[in-house]
Amino acid sequence: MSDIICTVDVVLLTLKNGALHVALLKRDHPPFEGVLALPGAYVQADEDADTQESAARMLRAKTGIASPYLEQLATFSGRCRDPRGWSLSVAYYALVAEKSLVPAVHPDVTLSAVEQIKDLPFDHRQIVDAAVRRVRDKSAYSSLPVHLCGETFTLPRLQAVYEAVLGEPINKVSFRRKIEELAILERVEGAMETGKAHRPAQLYRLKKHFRQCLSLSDRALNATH
Amino acid sequence: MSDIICTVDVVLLTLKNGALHVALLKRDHPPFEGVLALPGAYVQADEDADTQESAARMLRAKTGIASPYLEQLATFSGRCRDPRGWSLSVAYYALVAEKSLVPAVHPDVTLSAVEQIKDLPFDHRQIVDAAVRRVRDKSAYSSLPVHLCGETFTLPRLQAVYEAVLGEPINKVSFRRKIEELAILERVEGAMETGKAHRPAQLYRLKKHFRQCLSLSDRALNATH
DNA sequence: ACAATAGTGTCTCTTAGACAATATCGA
DNA sequence: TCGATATTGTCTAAGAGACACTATTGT
Repeated sequence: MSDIICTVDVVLLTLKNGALHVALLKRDHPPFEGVLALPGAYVQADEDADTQESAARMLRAKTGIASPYLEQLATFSGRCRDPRGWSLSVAYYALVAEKSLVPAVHPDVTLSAVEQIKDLPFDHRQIVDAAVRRVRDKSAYSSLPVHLCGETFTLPRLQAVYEAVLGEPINKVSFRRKIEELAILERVEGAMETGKAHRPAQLYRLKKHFRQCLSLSDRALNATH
Repeated sequence: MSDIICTVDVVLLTLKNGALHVALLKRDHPPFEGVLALPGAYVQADEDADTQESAARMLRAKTGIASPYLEQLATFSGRCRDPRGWSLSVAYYALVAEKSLVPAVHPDVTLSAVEQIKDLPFDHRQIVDAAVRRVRDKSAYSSLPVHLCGETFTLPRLQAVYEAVLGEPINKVSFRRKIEELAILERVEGAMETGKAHRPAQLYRLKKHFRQCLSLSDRALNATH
């Protein structure tokens, strides 16, 4: 019946030096052994309740990231994408703050700026491109980029993140109005980002309700507002 | 390796009596033999270049629909969704005009209003819900609903289609401004919808460039504008 | 002529962006 | 106090919706 190779691949994105970077790993098996590629794994029907779990488990095992924002991207399939034969990969994308990545990360994770990626094996280039488009599109009308910040952050910092993702400057007043009406953030009372030679900024965090967004595609729609 | 059941399912949507309807078929195999469900099929690695082709082929075979608007929705997977075992279904949604459906349709296709669906086997209810949400969401900022109209249509007709999909009235002037700036329609010169006891309406059609939208998830993003 | 809907012009109100004034830190 | 950036207030311009007027058909 099924001579179909079923895998999951994850586009793990983070912000580094103000630019989106994707996490790549040296493959430890053929095909393309030793080549940088997206972290991926076979779907294990005996271990995983669904492919979302496959993706989360694989990501934890290969990068040490425990609970990033993780959302299904799309499924890539066909005869020609894998030299081993007809294959199907359910692709996910994940967002993490650079800080939560650095300490936990497996030593051979490479961060590549998404704008400077050359060649990737399989159709991983297309998958990365699709993920970046998705993140840019959703960022224009949702709170998605907060997942690229750490636990707490200032509004100017969050604005810089949005600007990095969208690739264009944002009006400060409009940005704050938008964030205000999204009503997803709360002030961390009394906490200010101090130490800079200017007025300190108020720290914010996601309201508890929006914290853990291991979203399926349907739950993701709710995250819009 | 792969004891995973790989299938495609299609949520075929059309507009009937001003409400979204989904095409359901009586299953001709166990499990759930004889029960109404989404049209679906196994992915045939030896016949289909990818799952998009699987979906198109299956839809053509089971409903006679040759080239609808067809876009990947999401992939549903897991141990419990199918009594036969761990399964994975790449779900697509398709949009067609009611007229292009009626003549070609296989006799045992049932159209059910999406608001009145009771129970469906597997997780097909969730799949339908996700498709309807997707269509509603995309319709708010794109030209998606034109695919629910026939080859040619009037602007008042198109507006009624948008209103049916979105479930709320739209301002006429704003609607026409929006359609105008999307710049995806062209007048069918000289063609008017006549026969009614009032001023006849200009007929329009999709510009050639936007006709055939058998879109993959990445191509779909372009269809936004 | 009348009823009915198509198509268009214009006014107003909401909202997004520009500008700028004030606040608060370290040096 | 000065330099720097946070935060807030206000003005303006662009866009969306309400309203209404004209156009064109069948009856």
